[in-house]
Amino acid sequence: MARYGKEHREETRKRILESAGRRFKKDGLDGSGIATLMSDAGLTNGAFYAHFSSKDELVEAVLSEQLQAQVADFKALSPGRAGVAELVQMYLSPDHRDHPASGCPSAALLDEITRCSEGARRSYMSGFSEIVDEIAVRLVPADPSSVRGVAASVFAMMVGTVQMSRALTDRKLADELLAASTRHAFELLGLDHA
Amino acid sequence: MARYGKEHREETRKRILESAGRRFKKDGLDGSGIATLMSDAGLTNGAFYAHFSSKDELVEAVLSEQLQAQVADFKALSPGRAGVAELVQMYLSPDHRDHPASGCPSAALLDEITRCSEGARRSYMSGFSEIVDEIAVRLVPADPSSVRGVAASVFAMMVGTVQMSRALTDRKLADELLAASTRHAFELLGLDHA
DNA sequence: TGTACATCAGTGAACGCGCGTTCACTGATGTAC
DNA sequence: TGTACATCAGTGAACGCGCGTTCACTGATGTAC
Repeated sequence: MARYGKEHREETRKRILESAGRRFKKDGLDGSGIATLMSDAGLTNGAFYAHFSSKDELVEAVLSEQLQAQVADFKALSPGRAGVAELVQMYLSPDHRDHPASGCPSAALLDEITRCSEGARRSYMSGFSEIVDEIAVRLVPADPSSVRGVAASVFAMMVGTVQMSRALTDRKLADELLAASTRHAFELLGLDHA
Repeated sequence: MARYGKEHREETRKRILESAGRRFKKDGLDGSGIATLMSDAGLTNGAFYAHFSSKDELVEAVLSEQLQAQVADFKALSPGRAGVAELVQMYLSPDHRDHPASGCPSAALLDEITRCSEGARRSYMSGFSEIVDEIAVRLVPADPSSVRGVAASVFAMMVGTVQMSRALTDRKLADELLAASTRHAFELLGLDHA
């Protein structure tokens, strides 16, 4: 192989992180093997340990980068309360439910994260806190901490709703659940219905 | 081994189902091997296929029996709206969070269920519907279908909340999340705070 | 300018291990005579 | 009442397979002379 500049190694690592994010969200943490993850990134299994010391370290790094990306996406929406409404509507859309690989890591992996190492869970917690803070500060810029509880509960409702909607075999029922939770999320957040 | 009556086979099957339920909720579906599951039931790996034709069939049977048990537990609470309040408080208690093995199968396994066979997901859906119906009929006996949406959203919120509370490494934050969701579940359900 | 060498990201075969599954066997009991 | 046999839940070794991980090797390039 070519002798590359320093930035090449970084780029490969980032590529693994991103394709692993998609694979994990599609097939689960336990359901995704190293060989598959590397093949997704256009590499072979052996190269893995040049970038990560173990699968657990990869999981930790992926979780961190997935949540960071989610925060960034959220911040890119309309400013203020309008952006919160957009978030809720996108999150609870049939499109999000039907495409776990490109969706929210919490919705796809939360109960597997529950069983992860403390390091991975710490990665998760810091991302969670940032999202909750961002919702809160958009709702009540003058006193965000007063609505951190609602923000967290609504986020939990959205995560639970998408998971359930994915589990239900009856599409009509699954769609109704998304619609109902959208309504109630707006209600709890004190937002106007679109 | 002894030559037993017909009821013995049934009892053994039930014992496997129950211990597998606990193990699955503790270590996940993928994280629990046949040898471990059988050892939990006081048997050896080989005996498994005398009771189930595959691991997938076991998962389906366990999910069905777990949700059935949950419905039964719910029905055993105080009648009417009081029982719904009890359900919310028990579900969102630190005790439930800290003991996944004896807790709700949705909270422990929902995003793994998402990736299961359609049979297993159908088992899940029928249990889910029964729980939602039971909440709805207790809230508004005269017209349960009018509140099925709230019931479903609140159930989703409870599931998401317990999962998150389990993932968070900061116990104080985890406890605050449970408390906040209890408040907002009561609010959505139109129940008085205890 | 041309050649020998150092670099190092990536290769691919191999490791021991636990997985889901199969199967020949065991052995305590109820039944037949 | 005593013995031979049928039953069948459960045993435990073995199957091929994919897992996470290791490692000797490759080969295209930049650098040294």
